[in-house]
Parts: sequence; C-alpha cells; structure tokens
Amino acid sequence: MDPKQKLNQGALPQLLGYRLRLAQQAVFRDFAASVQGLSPGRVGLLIFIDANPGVTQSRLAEAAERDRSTMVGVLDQLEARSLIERRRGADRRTNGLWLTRAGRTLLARALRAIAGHEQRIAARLSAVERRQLFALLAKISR
Amino acid sequence: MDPKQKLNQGALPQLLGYRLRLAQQAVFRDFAASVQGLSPGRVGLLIFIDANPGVTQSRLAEAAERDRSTMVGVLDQLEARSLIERRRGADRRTNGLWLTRAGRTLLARALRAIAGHEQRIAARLSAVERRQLFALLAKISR
DNA sequence: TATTGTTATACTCTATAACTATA
DNA sequence: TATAGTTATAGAGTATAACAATA
Repeated sequence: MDPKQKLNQGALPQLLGYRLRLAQQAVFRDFAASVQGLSPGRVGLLIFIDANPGVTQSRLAEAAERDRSTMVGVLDQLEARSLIERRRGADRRTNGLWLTRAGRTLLARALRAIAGHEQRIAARLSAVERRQLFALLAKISR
Repeated sequence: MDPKQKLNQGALPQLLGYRLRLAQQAVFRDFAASVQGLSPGRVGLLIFIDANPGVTQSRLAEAAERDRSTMVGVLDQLEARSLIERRRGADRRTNGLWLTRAGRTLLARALRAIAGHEQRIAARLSAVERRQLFALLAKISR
C-alpha cells in the first residue's frame, strides 16, 4: 500500500446504497449538530404521537416499523424525561400515548432547529433539485 | 385515536432525513434479500481491501470512517471466516490486509448479486433519473 | 384463542480509554 | 514521544420468545 495516499474506492462509488449512506450520514451529522437532546428517531416518535394523540404503543410501533417490544424501552425513556405520558385505554390492554406540556415544548423547539437544519441542507440544492430529489427518493422507497 | 386507520405522519414526510432513511431502508431490504452472508458494510470493507491490497487497519478504518478499535473485531470476524488475512508489515506495528482466495471468490459472488440488486432498484428509475439521483446525493454529501 | 404491553435475553454496530509493542 | 493494533467496557438500537392481563 502506497502510504499517505487516498484509498482506491473500487466499485463502491457506483453503488446506490453506498451513495445513499454517505448522503444520510452527512444529513445526520448536520441534524445532530442542530438539534440538542433528541435523535432523529426520537423526534420522529414525538411527531407521530403529536399528530396522533392517544395512539397505542402497538400502532406506533407498526408506524415506526419496529417491534412492539422495542417500543417499550424507548417509551420508558421518553416518559422518564416527562416528554410523554401513557394512559390506560378503554380497551384496558392498551396504553394511549400523549405528549406532555414539556414534550410539546421540546418538540416545538426541535422543529425550529430542524427547520434551520433543513434550510442548510436545502441550500446545497436549487428548489427544483430539492423537489426532484424528493420525487426520486419516493420512487425507490418501496 | 381512530383505530384501524393509517397514522397521521405530521411533518415527517417533509423532512429530507426521513425520506433518505425510507429510501435507504428499501435499498437495504433488497440488498439483504439479494446478497447472502455479507452485510453492506462488510462488502464495502472487502471492496476496499481488494482495491488496496496490503492496506493497514488504521488506513482502512479512516477510509470507512470508523474508529480503528472498531475495525479490530470486524476484521477478526472476516479473518475467522478466512475471507481476509493480516500480514505483519515492514513497519512492525502495522498489519497489512489482503483478501484470501476464498475472500476473492465470495466478493466476486457478492458483486454479481449486487449487480442484480442494483438493476432491480434502477428499474424504478429511467437512466436519466438514475444519473440525476447520483448527482443530487453527491451535492448533499458534505 | 388472540392481542397488548412487558420482561429477559441477546445480537450488531459503534465509541472511549488504557495497554503493548514498536517507531 | 507518537503511532498501530489491541483489550475492556459501555451505550445505542434492534430483535425473539415467553408471560400476565385482558379481550
């Protein structure tokens, strides 16, 4: 190996999955630098709960494409931070989920930070390009 | 919550990171169904080693943007499967990495499977769209 | 019988800090 | 002193299987 020289990437740059991963890592880096205290996944859950107050854990798990057992620990954490609350449903096997006041406040703050983050990323594209990218990503998301 | 109805996704579909994640999950699903016995990450490492025979662990870690301590276990596994070998370098602090014959054979097989996988994904796009997508992803990958 | 939330457990991927052998 | 590889350890994030409560 020639030391000190950039590595040969072989066929990697031709692979869509690799390009997608690089793009996502770049976006995640900027997200993490922009939004304090919440990962992209956690924000997604808070948005889901905010948009569907009283949703059950199982339905949330299904929407987020995770096992319902996985949700338990995640929701435990959000509840321990007083961002959400569980309330026993009419069907008493279920828990309905709601954002607390603190949860709504934190989500609102996160969404403002995310707006800045999105603008920073979008600034690398024209408005047309941004629309194209969304459309192309939708085409391969099946 | 209205049971049995699709969840409201709130602002999520407007977020680039979310769209990127959905696209990547779709691509990874097809990858996993297409390529037996190797994750996308592992294939990437084999491609790197194949394209840079004798590369050291640290340089590989840098190229793959992981800590060098992270590489140790990963390389242990690949070596245990006899896909790579470590050889003590002239600078005796270093290990040079090479694919074994079995590693080259498995990589070649994986690359054929990946070609099919890429075609299946590309079939959702026109040739122009595919080129556009690559260009747009490159613009946001910084 | 079937479903919901839960627990116990485990696996993957990743990092930090400290060690060793070499330079 | 600095670097390469290693180890011990830990933390996300995820899953499967089995269980109690409830339907």
